[in-house]
Amino acid sequence: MRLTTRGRYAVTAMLDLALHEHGGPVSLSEIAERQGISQSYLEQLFSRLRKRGLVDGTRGPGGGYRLMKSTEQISVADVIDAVDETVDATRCGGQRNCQGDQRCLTHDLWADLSTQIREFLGNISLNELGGQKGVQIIRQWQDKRCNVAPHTTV
Amino acid sequence: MRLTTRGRYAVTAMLDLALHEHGGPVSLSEIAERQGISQSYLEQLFSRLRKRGLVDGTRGPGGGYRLMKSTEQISVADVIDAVDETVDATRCGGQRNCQGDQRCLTHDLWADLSTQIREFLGNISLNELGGQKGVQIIRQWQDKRCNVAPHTTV
DNA sequence: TGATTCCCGAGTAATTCAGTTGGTTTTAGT
DNA sequence: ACTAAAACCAACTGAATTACTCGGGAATCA
Repeated sequence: MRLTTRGRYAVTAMLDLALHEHGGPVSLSEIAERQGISQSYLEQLFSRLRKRGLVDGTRGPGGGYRLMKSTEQISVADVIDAVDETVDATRCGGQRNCQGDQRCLTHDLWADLSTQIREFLGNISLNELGGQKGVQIIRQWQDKRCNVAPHTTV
Repeated sequence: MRLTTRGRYAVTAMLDLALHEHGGPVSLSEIAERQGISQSYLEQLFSRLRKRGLVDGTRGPGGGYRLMKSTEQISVADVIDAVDETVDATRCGGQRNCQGDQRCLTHDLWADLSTQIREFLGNISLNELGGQKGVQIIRQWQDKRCNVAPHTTV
């Protein structure tokens, strides 16, 4: 498992979606507006999220994305895995410095650590993430700002 | 906090160092040999580890690196932080989509998550990491192989 | 003196990041 | 039927990062 800025974008966008899907699907333009992320970049991220079955998109006016599971059932690890698709974590692939079929130090080591991190992030759901202290206030503030001047390009 | 392959290299190298420093300092050529990492790349990593006070280098024949703290006192987070130096985690810096002095959703959100990940990795010491089940056997195997044919370039 | 090691800086091919551009469907509202 | 809104898709791009290499010092020991 890798932790990159792309993963952050995805988690942020998914949380935004979770917080706003009460009134039907949420369009990417809304999320892009609220979170300050490029819409086309969001499209790429949501393409992967869709392929993983985390979201579902409906086309046409009034369309957008919906979560395919409840916020309790989607973990941070799910989202990060979807967009970051782990690269062959061990890099040695049984070759190079570890000969035979015995695996090298790096392999077991990082595999273990990676498992622990995944378990950790797997236990944080979008619901829990959205339920933090200060987030609600900020959400309301963002909603307000978005309603007042929806097409203001900052 | 980011999790990249560079962090893995550093953690692996530090663990290798921890497992072999019983007989004086460990040279980078040994670590490079055992772990299959470029020596020059290790030099760059250890330069950062040294600046963070995690290791100390002694020059000349028989020289190498030593840990400046005990393996119990060095966490995985310490090592990763040393080589990956966190880039301004929030990316918004109080500007762009969050105006005024109020911070954006991303900011609090990822700051919280990042803190939790850091706490998690901060609680895993090199000692614990090296004490895992299968690692010792592999270590012995690698030692043996290294003694038998130390200069074999695979 | 010479070998061994750390130390340092510059360069580099490949890859990834975070987009942009330019479309094509699909659907809703008129 | 027409238009606009939205998802969808693929290709391209500048900038940054990665994982090195290369070429040298500088300290230390035999």
